[in-house]
Amino acid sequence: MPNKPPAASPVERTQRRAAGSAKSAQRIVDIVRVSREVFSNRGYEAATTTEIAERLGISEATIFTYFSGKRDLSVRVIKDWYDEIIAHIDDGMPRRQSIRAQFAFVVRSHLQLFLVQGTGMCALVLSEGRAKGKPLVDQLVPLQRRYTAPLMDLFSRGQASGELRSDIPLRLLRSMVYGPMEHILWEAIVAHRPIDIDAAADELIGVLWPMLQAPRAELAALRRMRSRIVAATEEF
Amino acid sequence: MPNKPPAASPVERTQRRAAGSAKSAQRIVDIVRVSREVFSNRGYEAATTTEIAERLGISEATIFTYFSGKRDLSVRVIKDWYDEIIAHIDDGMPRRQSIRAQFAFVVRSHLQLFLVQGTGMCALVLSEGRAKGKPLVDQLVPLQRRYTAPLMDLFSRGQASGELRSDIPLRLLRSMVYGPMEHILWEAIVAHRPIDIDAAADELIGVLWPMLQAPRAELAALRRMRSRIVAATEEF
Amino acid sequence: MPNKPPAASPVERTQRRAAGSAKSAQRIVDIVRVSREVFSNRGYEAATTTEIAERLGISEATIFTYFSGKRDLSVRVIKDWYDEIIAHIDDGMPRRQSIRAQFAFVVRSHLQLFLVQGTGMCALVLSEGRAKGKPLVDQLVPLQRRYTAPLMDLFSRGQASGELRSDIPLRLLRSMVYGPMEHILWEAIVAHRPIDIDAAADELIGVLWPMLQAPRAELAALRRMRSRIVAATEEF
Amino acid sequence: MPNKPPAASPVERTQRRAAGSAKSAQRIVDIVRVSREVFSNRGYEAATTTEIAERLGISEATIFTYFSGKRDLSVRVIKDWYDEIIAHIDDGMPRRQSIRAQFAFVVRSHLQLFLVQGTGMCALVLSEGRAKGKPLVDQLVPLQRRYTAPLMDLFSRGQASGELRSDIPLRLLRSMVYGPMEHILWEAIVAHRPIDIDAAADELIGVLWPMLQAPRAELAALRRMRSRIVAATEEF
DNA sequence: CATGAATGAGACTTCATTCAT
DNA sequence: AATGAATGAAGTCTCATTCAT
Repeated sequence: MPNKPPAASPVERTQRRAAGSAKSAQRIVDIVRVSREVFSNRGYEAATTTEIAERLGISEATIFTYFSGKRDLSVRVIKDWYDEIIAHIDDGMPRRQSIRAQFAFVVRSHLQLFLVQGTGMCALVLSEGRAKGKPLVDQLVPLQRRYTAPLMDLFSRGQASGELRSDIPLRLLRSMVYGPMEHILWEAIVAHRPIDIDAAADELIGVLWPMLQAPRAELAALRRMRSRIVAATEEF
Repeated sequence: MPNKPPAASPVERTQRRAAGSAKSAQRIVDIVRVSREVFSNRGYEAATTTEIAERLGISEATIFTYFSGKRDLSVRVIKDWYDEIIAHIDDGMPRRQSIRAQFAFVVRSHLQLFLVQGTGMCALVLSEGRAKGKPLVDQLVPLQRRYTAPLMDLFSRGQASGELRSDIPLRLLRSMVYGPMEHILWEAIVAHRPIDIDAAADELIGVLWPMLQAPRAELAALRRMRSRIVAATEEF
Repeated sequence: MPNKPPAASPVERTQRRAAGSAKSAQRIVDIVRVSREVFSNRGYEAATTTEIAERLGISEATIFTYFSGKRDLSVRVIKDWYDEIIAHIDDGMPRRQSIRAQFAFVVRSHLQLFLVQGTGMCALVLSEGRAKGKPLVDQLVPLQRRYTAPLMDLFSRGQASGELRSDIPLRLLRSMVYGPMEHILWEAIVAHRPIDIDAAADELIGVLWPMLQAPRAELAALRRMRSRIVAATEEF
Repeated sequence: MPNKPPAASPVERTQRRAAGSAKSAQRIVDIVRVSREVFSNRGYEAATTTEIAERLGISEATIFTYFSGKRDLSVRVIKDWYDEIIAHIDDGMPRRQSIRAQFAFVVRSHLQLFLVQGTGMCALVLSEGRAKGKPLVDQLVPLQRRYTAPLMDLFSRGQASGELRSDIPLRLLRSMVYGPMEHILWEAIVAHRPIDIDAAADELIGVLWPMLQAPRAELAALRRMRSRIVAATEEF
């Protein structure tokens, strides 16, 4: 089930004092929740521990009791966010249904999850990617990978079964799927225009799906021929 | 040609004193040039007026003689950057050639321009889009629109002429083109992997173009092409 | 012998609750022992109750159950240290032997004790001597006096018996003995140069002893010594 | 002449902005002067930039305009202090007079200079010697060496000319001279007892000078004999 | 026009200490 | 007796911005 408290999953190593009790766990959850809001509204640099503490009605010092610094806190926020959306995809994926249905589920979920949180989290991840020392990236890349894994697996299986075309590398497929989604979300956010997620998802799938399918024979052959000729003419 | 002084085009509105002399104009150009470097290397928050001044070998105070603040300066940097890439597209667009050729030019240009400047400018724009008082967005959206205008016009004409399918709204087309490009660029940046722009462009166009064409039109076009080639080969 | 639990000697005045049980006494001993390490490694200000608690594997709060504050704790550390070295001198002083032998013992002991503990404790004492409310000094001076007492007594008796010159005040003698020792130790510490304590002690005594003797007395003593040795060698 | 502004001597490298004008130079002098007071009253850790700024009636930020941090400031304070006392010795040394007169001058100067500033500066140097990264020591040791150089040169020449005994290494001589002086000063400080510098100097010289002179022949021979015999007896 | 100088405001972080349990 | 949890107070340092010259 989605939205189960993700704070419980990884053992706390970053905080200063061990957190065994329920009270501690709740504190951590609260801090992470509020921090997510602040980080995603303001961005890493502009977010302040002062604001986080104020919103929680606690002392700033308390935050540093549980997290060893602002950077540490932001890492935790990002991790939890990823954990949530990964869990959501994992739990809801209709594995028994068709590839198209599963694909549609991922698209719809992505749009939903990212629209709810705004682009704030994207921007946070984005800005953290350029942190001075790059241990951040090392922690982020696996998460990113885990997140896109279900869809990539799906595509992989589809290609193996012949249902999906194999002449496009998975890497490009990923960009062709996630790229437009992010673009659509970004436009919706900056324009303050509410978005009909189901409609947008359908529309998007309507465009993407034909692209993913194995093309019919003649079309495929013609396309291959064209590519070869273009290549040949470019040799001069 | 790109790199013509973009400072000349828009009237200076942000600076406090009118800049009549050539010397002043040069100062502004220098400040903006260096600021672009710093902002795109460090991001908005981490960039400092100190560094900008140091790189220029001038006093920090001088910057404030020409710009009313850091925010103001960053707006100018963004605007000039947009002016540059818009000019680049405008100047180089092969208007006499086929729609496909024009489309390919835009894709290649985008990848080039954004990769050269790093994602720094993207991130800057992104972070500025979130500034508290958000008059920024109001200034940014038109720029974005002007930037994508040439491609949108192209698509528009293609749809009118029947060369491109009309069952996809332009808005979605834009996301389908710019979204994947940004995703590809982003991946290249975070992975520190150098990217073969021409190859990436060809690959992307290879996937996108068929999608853009009218379903019937593609088949028809390919058949026409084959016929012409066969005819051509028979001329020997 | 040194290292007998010094906690037993002075009555606990600083702690909040009387420490009657053996368990409590052990706690105090442990805290003081670890605190000495931390204080002498880090200095008063840089030492933290956090580190002391961590090294002991107890809660910080527990420390405050036994000591009313950091300052209080440091005072106790200093006192116990003095108690130890005073006991060491007291126990080992070869009272039956010559004044010179006793003098040599004190010198050697001082060099040993202070080198082993590093300059950490010296620096601690030094820094505490400067605390704002300066009741510290009042507690330190008597300790210092007790520590140097054995040597001062020795000198006193030596002057009375005519073995040591009487034209130098005791106060100056003390500076002439402890001053060079501290200087030597300090040099060894900052240069990270290991020091041969016995060699250094002999060297120092070799210079100091003639200075201490009555000018006539030294010559007389040396002549007597030669006579006795000559006599002794003739017994064969 | 002593007490000439030492701030002028080394080129400023540590501060952020170049300091060419007289105003800047004065600021730096003021900050260093007040910082010396605060550092020597409180010690490095307990001294605060807040107090320094308050005493000067300026903003804390101003301090950081001229010095890149607290550590940097303390280094400067120490350096200037050394420069002052080195200059004092250098300028006043009665090079035409007897070795004894020169020796007396150094002793008197040392007592004077260190008493004026209290033990604060000694303690500061002492505590800085244990700074985490040890670039501090690297800067301090040469200063220390420069400071003791005049006296060491003097001793060296005295030994060469036969006026001073040569059987004591210079290193030990240094400890025998500076050690007692520091001890005397320290006692005077902690006891809040005013000290008659000239009397103390005369007393000290009276004890030290005979020790430094070449001993008369018989005494020397007897001492040597004694040393050899002691060594021989210890071989068992 | 340019800038040297100064700073207010605020950031993150540390740590000794308290208190209910 | 012991401690988990919380925090007030303070510390160092940064930086955009102002202003007299």
